[in-house]
Amino acid sequence: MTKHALKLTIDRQSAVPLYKQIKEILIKELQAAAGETGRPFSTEHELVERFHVSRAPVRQALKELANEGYVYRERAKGTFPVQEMPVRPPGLELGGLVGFLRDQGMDCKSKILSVDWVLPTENLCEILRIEPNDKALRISRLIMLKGKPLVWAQTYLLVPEDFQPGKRELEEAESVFVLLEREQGILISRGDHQIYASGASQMVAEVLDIKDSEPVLITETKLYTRNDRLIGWRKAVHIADDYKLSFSVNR
Amino acid sequence: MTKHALKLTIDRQSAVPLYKQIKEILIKELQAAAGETGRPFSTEHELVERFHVSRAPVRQALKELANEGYVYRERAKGTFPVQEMPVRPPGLELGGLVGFLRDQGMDCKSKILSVDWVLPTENLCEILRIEPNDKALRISRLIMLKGKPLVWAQTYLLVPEDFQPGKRELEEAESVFVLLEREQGILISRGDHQIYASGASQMVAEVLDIKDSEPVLITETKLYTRNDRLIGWRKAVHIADDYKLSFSVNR
DNA sequence: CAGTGGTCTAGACCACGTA
DNA sequence: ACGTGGTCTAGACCACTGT
Repeated sequence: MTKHALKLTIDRQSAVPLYKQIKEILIKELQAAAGETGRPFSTEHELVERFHVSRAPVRQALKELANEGYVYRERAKGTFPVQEMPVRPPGLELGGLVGFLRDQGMDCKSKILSVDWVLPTENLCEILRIEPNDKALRISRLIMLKGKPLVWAQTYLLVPEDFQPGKRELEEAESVFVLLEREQGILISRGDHQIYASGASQMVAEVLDIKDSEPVLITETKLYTRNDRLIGWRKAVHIADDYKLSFSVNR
Repeated sequence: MTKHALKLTIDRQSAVPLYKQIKEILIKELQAAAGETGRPFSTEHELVERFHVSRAPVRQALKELANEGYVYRERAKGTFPVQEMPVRPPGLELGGLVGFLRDQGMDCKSKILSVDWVLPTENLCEILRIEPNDKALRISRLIMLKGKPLVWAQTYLLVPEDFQPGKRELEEAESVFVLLEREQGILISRGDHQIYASGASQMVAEVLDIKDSEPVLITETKLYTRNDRLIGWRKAVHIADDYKLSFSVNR
């Protein structure tokens, strides 16, 4: 049972904030001790003494752990680990689905169908609040799982015309967003999602290799930069039943 | 344009924490000034002076406003309102869809189809980790919008047998959860959601008054109490196209 | 350079649950 | 009565942005 030695102390010289170091240590310990039932977790006081810090970084670490579902806290009672560690797959995260599925050991491939500049449809003009002659970069990507189509995503981006990612480049990067950040310094920091079910259109059916009007799950996302500028829109069509979005809501 | 006077000061005698009072005031001001473009928001320093408080409550208020999508903050630059106020409809919130739709001025009714104690199916036993002879309370509810079925939700709860809500009681309460809290002191505090599209089964088609195998959106939710105890499961079937889940993801 | 938000210290008082 | 987490004060130093 003696695994890798767990990092036990914090580094005051590090540029990494204390609360983040504490959080990382606690996450590792929680994962190492996963399954042990009902044992109590350290109190704020114990952590303050253990790490020789004030309450603020301890509280910030515990608060983030609670927000992310690792522990729950009850006033006057204490802090307790949740029984089942959160899985938090992406899907509503922004980009990176392919990498995630691969990490899970799934046979997952991504194919760029096309990269081109297009004139927006009327619908798209309204959504992105642009004029009909403002061109947008359209990236069409098909994600395959075990050789079968899983998701077809089309992303429209309002970016300078000198952003010209190649197909291979995109396939290697696993997400447009990392290229955007690397080459243009543009960071996508928020997505407004709408999720609904629908029947596959003829084109969708063709791309995903299913029958016409078969059920599909559609997520439409408005993409915003760090400065809250609306910079793009994405529509992803997911095969029904095979693809499930998962996530938690706390209150 | 002179609406109700905005509350401008905080009440130190109130039991409501300062940061919540500040947050509420700021939300009202943001909504009142919605649409005005690009104006800067108060800095932490200004708010400290305005409300005569220390930085902590101001920071907590601003942090929550940022988490909830009202403002975004940039280090060394400032805090700025987002252009479009978040709408935040529920749907993934826990309970209260009916009330929300009514607030939006929609003609929305809720009908309890049945309330009964049932033996769990094999599938449900696995999900809730119970024995096949542990009974569960099943509540079947149909939500109608403009006279047409919108959502069919079935909730299974592991609760003491003396919790016997009546149909009328449930319809008035708008959600089982408020009754659970009021009558049993049980607070549902977390939901693990799975969302997918599927074709309507024969039974679903009948209840929702649609054709067999028409697309539907399904959300399955595991319900947890404040102590992280798995206390129930809910499966909700939504009419396709008419019903869209909406929400934001920040990173 | 001054001003911003991010982090941290070292205290304090409180409401609430357990014993 | 005691310990828990929730809130608050009044300071401090830092990295970064804009001028």
